[in-house]
Amino acid sequence: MAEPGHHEPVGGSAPTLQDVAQAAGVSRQTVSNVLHAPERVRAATRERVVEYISRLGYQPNRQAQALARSASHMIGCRIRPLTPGALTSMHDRFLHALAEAGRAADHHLLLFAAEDESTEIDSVGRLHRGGAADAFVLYDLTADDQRPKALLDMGVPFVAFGRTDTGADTYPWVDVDNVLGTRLAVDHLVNRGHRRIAFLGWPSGRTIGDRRAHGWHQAVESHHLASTCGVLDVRSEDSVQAAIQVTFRLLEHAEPPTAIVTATDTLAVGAMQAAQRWGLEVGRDLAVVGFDDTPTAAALELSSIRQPIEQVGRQVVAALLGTDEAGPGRRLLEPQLVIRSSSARPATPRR
Amino acid sequence: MAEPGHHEPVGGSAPTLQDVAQAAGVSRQTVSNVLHAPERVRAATRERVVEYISRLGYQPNRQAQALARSASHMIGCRIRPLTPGALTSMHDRFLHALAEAGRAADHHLLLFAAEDESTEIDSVGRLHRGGAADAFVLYDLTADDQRPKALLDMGVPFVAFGRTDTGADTYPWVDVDNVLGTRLAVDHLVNRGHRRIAFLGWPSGRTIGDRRAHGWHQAVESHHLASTCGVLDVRSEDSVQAAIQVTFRLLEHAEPPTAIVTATDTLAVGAMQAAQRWGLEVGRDLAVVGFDDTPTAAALELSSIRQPIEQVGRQVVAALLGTDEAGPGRRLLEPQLVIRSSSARPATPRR
DNA sequence: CGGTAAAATTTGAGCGCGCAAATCGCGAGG
DNA sequence: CCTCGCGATTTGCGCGCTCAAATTTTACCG
Repeated sequence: MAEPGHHEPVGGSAPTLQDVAQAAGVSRQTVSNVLHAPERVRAATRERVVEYISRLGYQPNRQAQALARSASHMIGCRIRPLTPGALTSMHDRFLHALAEAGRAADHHLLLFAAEDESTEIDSVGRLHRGGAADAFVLYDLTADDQRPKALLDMGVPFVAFGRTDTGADTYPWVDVDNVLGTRLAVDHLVNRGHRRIAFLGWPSGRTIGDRRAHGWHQAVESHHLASTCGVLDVRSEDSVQAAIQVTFRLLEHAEPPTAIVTATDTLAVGAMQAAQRWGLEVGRDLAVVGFDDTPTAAALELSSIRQPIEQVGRQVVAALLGTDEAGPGRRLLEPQLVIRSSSARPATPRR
Repeated sequence: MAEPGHHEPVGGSAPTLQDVAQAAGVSRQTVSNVLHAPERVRAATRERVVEYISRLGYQPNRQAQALARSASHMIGCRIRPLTPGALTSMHDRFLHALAEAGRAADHHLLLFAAEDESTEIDSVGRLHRGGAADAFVLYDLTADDQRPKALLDMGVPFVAFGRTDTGADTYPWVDVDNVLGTRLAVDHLVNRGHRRIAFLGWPSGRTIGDRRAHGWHQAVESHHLASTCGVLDVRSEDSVQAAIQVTFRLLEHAEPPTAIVTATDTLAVGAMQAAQRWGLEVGRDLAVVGFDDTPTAAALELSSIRQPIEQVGRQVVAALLGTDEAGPGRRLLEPQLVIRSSSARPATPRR
């Protein structure tokens, strides 16, 4: 402005649509059209404008865009404090997946902290009314999660990663097929020759835990192992210490399992620890398969069920933006088994 | 609007300043004043306005505010894909700490994905010029990180968590005293009676790794253990497998260490694994102390140095917002030793 | 009871942009 | 040579808010 002739991308404050327009000798709206509806602009003009856009390093002001079209292009997402004791840090991967998926659609992630569900609901309401985010992502849903209904009532657009036990048909979600997950684990172990395959899970009541338990049940039955495995279903809270104790109970059984499928990597670590103290070598005397494929699993050579988080992220964003080609936005994605040495070898007969 | 008399917080589209003003029978600006400069408004008026604000569930529009005062109240932060092999990248805790700290100052976090440093720099430039974020947070700085200089050149406000080897006096940062960290670990082990304390670190070149190695050196010397420990300094890449191999080399030494201090939990896990395979019991025959206090450390009962991430988050935000009471915004925070059974017992003489 | 300063409140302008309607320019048709 | 039509481009307006300046009200004193 004060220095005609110069046009460095950096220097003063950010150039506006008007600045570019002036420089290119056209009107504001033409520049806007070049950006959003190029076909409306004559080729010659377009090229000239494009030239000045890049020369000035013009970048549309998000806030102004948001205000004008009353859509912030932001996706809100709570970040929760990590639960002490739990291994799973899905957060990382999930948030990254969301950010990545959003980027493709020119959306960014708005992160906010909240103590608990009810503060989260408040924050979401506030952020939404304040126009800070257009839509929200919910995750780590519990069986009777209050959030979906609350957001539905507030009229806030959202998509959940996971789903509640009831009412899941009233809102859009994306989930990983947990039942399939444990089934994959059991199938794999059966393939390796195991016949006594235990399940170490959460106490029932948690949706995810129940589904994972269910998958084990299904698989055991479909392989006609109910008679040998039926009793090998134990539960503990999601901590290493608790899992160790419970695993001991499994091992002192008259007919101990040769393999254990667990509902989380945390539990699997407990199982591995217990086995070692019991004098068993994991991978040789006892196979273990975890769930979630946390970094810890990789570090300890623990086989684990991996959730396709990146895919979840993409689907969630697609559902959020309505880019969703197919269906009602309720998708069940397939997890994958990652085989490591904790379960790679064929079963060796015991006792 | 279509239904005078009703005033539910939900329902139509979000109420504006004007709506509240009209309802309360005052002007736009008075409502604004009630919110931002209450002392300017007569008590009676203020109360009436406040009443209507809450009755209508009014929430200022962030985008409009941002536009008007040309400040988005957003803090930009890249989320990087998690590096495979590494146990945890602190992302979780750090992002949560930032979000939490920002909340107190009415700032939110804007997350964006970027492949590498140079794309990150581009994104930051774009976001900044686009007014999407006022300031940015950099983390995981490498010794010769290009980002600080790049942002400095672009005139983008930022604060780093960590610092480069050179030029760290040209930009604001917050860092954890890594030297102190390993020193704490060594001191603790000396207290437990250890005299041969090895260090298992990264190959030098990485700033953080070097500082952690340095702390071990310092402590070893200050305890006059240089003669016994001098050779017990080994390095490997940050993976469990590599650490196992290197630990074996330590253990086959003529005078093997009774304790190992590592530069990361990942390496510590390797050390623990190696010890077990060597027939040693961690915590009894060999003490191990990790670094970062990842969830894995807790799960495996591994002592570890814990970084005060929450505090870092608060300091970073304070520096970013200029809420910084003291000094030039370059702060070194103290890590803390978390003692678990991998190093709790007194040393037992070996061989 | 007028006059004045201070307090309380309102008005005007504009942040940068997108939408819709208005205007311009130009070649074809009469 | 004037008119019509259509693509290209421009103007007007408002999104919801903040800042600064203008205006009104209130309180106080002689």
